[in-house]
Amino acid sequence: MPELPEVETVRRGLAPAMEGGTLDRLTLNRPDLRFAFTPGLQDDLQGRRILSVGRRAKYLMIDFDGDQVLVCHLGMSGSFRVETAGTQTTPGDFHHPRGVLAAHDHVLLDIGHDDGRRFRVTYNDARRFGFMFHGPRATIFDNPHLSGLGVEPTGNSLDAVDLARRFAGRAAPLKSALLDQSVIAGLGNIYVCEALWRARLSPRRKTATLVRADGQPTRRLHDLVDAIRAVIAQAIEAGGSTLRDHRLADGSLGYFQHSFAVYGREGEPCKRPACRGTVARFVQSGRSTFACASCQR
DNA sequence: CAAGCGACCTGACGGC
DNA sequence: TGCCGTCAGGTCGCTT
Repeated sequence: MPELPEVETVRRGLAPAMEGGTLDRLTLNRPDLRFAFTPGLQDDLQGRRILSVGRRAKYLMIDFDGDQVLVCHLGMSGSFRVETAGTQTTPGDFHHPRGVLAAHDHVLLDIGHDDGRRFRVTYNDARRFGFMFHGPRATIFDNPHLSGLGVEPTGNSLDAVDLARRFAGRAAPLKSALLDQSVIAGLGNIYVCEALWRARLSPRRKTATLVRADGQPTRRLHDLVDAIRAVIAQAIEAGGSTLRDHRLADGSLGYFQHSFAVYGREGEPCKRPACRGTVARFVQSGRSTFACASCQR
């Protein structure tokens, strides 16, 4: 499910159950997800207090006392759910090691708070494209998964002048450049399609055409930056997008999928006022692109 | 180096 | 009903 707005929504769902609590028990139901869990994961984190649940791009970053960080990526199908002690109908509550597990429940975090509240946070991931690793706070950003990430597409982090420098000389189509996590970190297939539609830019346009000869951003690159910021902000506001059966950590649904202008709308009319175009679907570097051939140039 | 593509893995869905 | 092909929100690693 997860591009940046979905991960941010998950973060907000997990924070109330996790922050301030102690990780009483960490259960790994298999030795790996996409990659093997880092050695010492349980020993290093069990018994520690959770200070905060943060996010960098599509990565959740859970800070523990003792300067440890647990980093989680949800891949394509990863999700977290939160259960409260005492709400399970299965005999023995969630203290049954196996009793309440669903298929593909791979990681369990049992969390206790000083006031007696207890939660189980469960990571479920059918395809296991997700992964987790942990390490000391001081060096966690040296990890190759994090060290190469570009700017967040939110607020003032994303800057047209910086982007122009990164786009200069690139022959690849815009779609590819925007999916490149080392340039902008957090966009994925949906929000790239949506941002390009908002900016009236073709996903096939050569990236470097948004940079002037003097290296400064064109007017259209400024438009693109505005479109990216806006679509990401609105998606976060809406609680992300809920596709298929994905649920938020609290079991509720995101709503942004109802605001898609092009994603998943092949053959339907373009939503731009006065545009007579139809949304087309085509494949770029192996992934579906949705765009209006009439108004996106 | 940039760019493109297969691989990883399971489940849902449509067509026959 | 069952089988088969296609598709899915991501990222890595290999080849040009």
